[in-house]
Amino acid sequence: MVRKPTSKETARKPNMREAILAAAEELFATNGFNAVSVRDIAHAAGANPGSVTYHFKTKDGLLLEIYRRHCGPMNLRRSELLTAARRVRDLQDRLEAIVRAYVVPAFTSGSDLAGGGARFTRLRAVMSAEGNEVARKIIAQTFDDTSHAFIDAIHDSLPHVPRTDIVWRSHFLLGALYYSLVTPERVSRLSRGEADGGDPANAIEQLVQATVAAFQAPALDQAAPTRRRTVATTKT
Amino acid sequence: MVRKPTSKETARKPNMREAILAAAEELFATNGFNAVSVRDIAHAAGANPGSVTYHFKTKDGLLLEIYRRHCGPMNLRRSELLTAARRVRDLQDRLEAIVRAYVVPAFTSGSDLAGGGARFTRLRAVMSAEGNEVARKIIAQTFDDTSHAFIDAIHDSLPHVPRTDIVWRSHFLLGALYYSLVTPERVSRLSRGEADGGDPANAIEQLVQATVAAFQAPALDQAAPTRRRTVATTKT
DNA sequence: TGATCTTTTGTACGATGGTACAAATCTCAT
DNA sequence: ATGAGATTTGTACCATCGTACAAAAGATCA
Repeated sequence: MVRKPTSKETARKPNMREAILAAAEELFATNGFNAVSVRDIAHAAGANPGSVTYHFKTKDGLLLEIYRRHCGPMNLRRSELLTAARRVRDLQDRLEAIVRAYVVPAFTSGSDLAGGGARFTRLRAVMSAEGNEVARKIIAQTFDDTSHAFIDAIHDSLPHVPRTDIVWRSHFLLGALYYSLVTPERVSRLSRGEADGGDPANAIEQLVQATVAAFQAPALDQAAPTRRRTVATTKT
Repeated sequence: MVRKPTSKETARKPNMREAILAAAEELFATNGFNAVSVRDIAHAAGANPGSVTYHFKTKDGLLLEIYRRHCGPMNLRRSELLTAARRVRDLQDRLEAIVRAYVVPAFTSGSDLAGGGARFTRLRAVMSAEGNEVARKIIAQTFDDTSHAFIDAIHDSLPHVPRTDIVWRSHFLLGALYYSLVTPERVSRLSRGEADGGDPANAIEQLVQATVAAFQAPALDQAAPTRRRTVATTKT
């Protein structure tokens, strides 16, 4: 079933290398970078620890390669979807399409790589929480363009909301997205089994619905036209 | 300035113990649990590594103690604010008050402990991302009651929204809250300096405003009364 | 087949990790 | 001041870490 690639152009037997990448991705995404040892990865991949060094030189190099594999395809997919979304006439529909263009590739496979985009997005969430240096560099130089493109697109469809507010709200979107992937079981638990936090389709719909409404909230300056906030700053 | 406590009731010199707790909190919150060594903590606190073992027995014990110090006060504060919020008559205002009661203690000092609640909340975010076992246990048994109380309160003020949707949206709220504390500089960067992601007051207002709107979004079942979602599922 | 190159294995080294523990030091009621 | 208990220090043990490297095994093609 697994097609042997006749080994010509580059003459590789990609099995082991791919297995290591997949195992590392899974382990890093669930346990963080520092908690996972090269030996753990090798064991999970059915490989020898030395093999990891051979293919990726260092542990950082392994992480770097994981990012390289995913960033391109996911950003490409987002660009395509964003371009399509910007063409939607109705402003309300367009906003939803834009949000969907941002969210969907993060959950579903951004390429034909095994495991889909969800695992990689979860990895990004965990690395960002750990303050991983390798990840921080790659992310800033790879995703900031995309983020700006989305912010601009959203701003176009919500001209009355200041750009600053849109930045905040898209930041919240990414945080919610990350957290949905990091602790999906919390949703199942708090809903007492009525919702499956691990179901991507479910998460996407909920996230899109909630986020669109959040973006459409009135701007902060002109917030609460009748009363201004008074409550809950006081004690009992 | 620092009051020496006459050392009677329990006869301690709390300086070192407190210094270790503070240093650990700071280091864990910024670098994660596994990346920080006991020696790092001791060094940052101006203490000897053995001192950490003496006061907290193990590294896990140290983390446990950090949680113990913060969970109680923060939950208490939230309960007080929630009780007050539930008394608000106007449904819209009540919802905002409830959200504020959830958000504010997470950002500001939940007790008189140094550093305020923001550092501890960031710590929780990082631990949750790392899948830390100690933290997971404590959190589930300490915060789930509070979470349910908030979900119920929100449900009361939004009777037409299914509980499931409210669970999802409060999950998104927590994710957004966490992420705001984990990478505040991203907000500053993406807003090109127009917003200060590190300013708690700013973050709170933005988060409350956006979240209230998200909670008020139509329920998923009856979503999009005119058209249903069609866009952005198609390619270019 | 045998020469050559790629990949995998096995093992080892130096660094660093958490933790234990005895000795030194400090605190304070008597 | 002195003795008892609390705290701090210094050090050492053992496990595990990332990585290096030589040898074994496998693949490729003249």
